[in-house]
Amino acid sequence: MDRRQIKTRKAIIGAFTELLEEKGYSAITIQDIVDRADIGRSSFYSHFDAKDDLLNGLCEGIFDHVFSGGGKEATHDFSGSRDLGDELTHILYHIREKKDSIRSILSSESGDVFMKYFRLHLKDLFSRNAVSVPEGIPEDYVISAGAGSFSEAVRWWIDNDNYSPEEIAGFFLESIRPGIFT
Amino acid sequence: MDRRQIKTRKAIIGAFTELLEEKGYSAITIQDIVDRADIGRSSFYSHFDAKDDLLNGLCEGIFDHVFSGGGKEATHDFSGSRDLGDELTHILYHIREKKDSIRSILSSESGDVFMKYFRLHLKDLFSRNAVSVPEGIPEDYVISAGAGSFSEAVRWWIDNDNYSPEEIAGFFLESIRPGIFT
DNA sequence: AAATAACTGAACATAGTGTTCAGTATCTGT
DNA sequence: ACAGATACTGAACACTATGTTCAGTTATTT
Repeated sequence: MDRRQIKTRKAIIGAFTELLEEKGYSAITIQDIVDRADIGRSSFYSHFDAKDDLLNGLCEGIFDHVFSGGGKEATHDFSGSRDLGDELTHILYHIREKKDSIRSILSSESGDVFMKYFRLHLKDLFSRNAVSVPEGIPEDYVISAGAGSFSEAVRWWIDNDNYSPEEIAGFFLESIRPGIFT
Repeated sequence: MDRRQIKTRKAIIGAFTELLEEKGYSAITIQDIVDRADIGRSSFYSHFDAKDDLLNGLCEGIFDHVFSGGGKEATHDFSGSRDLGDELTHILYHIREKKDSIRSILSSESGDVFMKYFRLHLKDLFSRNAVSVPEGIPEDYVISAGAGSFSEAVRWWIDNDNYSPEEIAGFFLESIRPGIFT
């Protein structure tokens, strides 16, 4: 990939992230981004279709990182088998690395887009780990409610960052009826 | 209040609700609303400041209803004391009455605004009922995660409406560790 | 029937969008 | 180091939607 492209892309995302905190997503114009990034207007459009596309790209980038398989590149080493608690802890470590970007995104309506992506990934994760209690709660219900719970837990964590990933994962699992997520 | 105002207001909200399902919130223009409602453009602006204002008004109206004290006007009669389960069931009855409007709002990005209001009200409700487990989970955590869980449960319910309010309240309480919400 | 208040609709200024294109700068491969 | 390819510039343009204004019309209240 051409160095110029990378530079421009970074400038756009950097400017956008700054502006998110300053004025909030809906108040940002393309011109704002272009001015702050110090690039030509047409360059923006050769990288992104629109503001939404930029936001989606940013979120996707973050989630690519956060939900990455957790191979060697992981900050935190997990040797041995992975249960749901480990998996969630691993995700929380990755989230902590991107904390600043995430905080910016969550600071305005753009947070809704972030949360939507997050819930989607979580549903996917839970559907591979969920064990519904015998009493007859639909598995689908548990997955949706669980994703709602964990994603809001993380939003809470971003505002209360004096807890460790292990603690947050613990809070989550301990507040759920034993047996639902083994 | 002048009959004309009521009529115009209803026409605006009706048109808006229809359009929400047809094209989604962000694609709706003021002109769309005005055309559909068959009113003058300036009339719209004498009722609402902007599209956002209209959406907020609509949500507020719904939540005024949903979180109403539950006096005599309630569809479902609760005689005697009210625990959290009863309270949630009562809310679910009210939600079911407004199901169609809610479904329209939830069908596009406007749903995020609805969900935000919903979580806010739920946090308020939980903060008056939450009992955190002794093991040291912060009450604040439980309230946020609980609101995330229940609000997503309701979103799930709107798409799977073959359950009763009692069942949904049951699913919610049963999937949470006993003792947290007594 | 008169006074009041709400709605109409066209006109207007404003702001942001997304595209185009000729010109310039920067990269990449050999 | 050079040539060809590729990316960026920035001004101009057409377009769409916004929000306001106001004189004229219609409905409501007393």
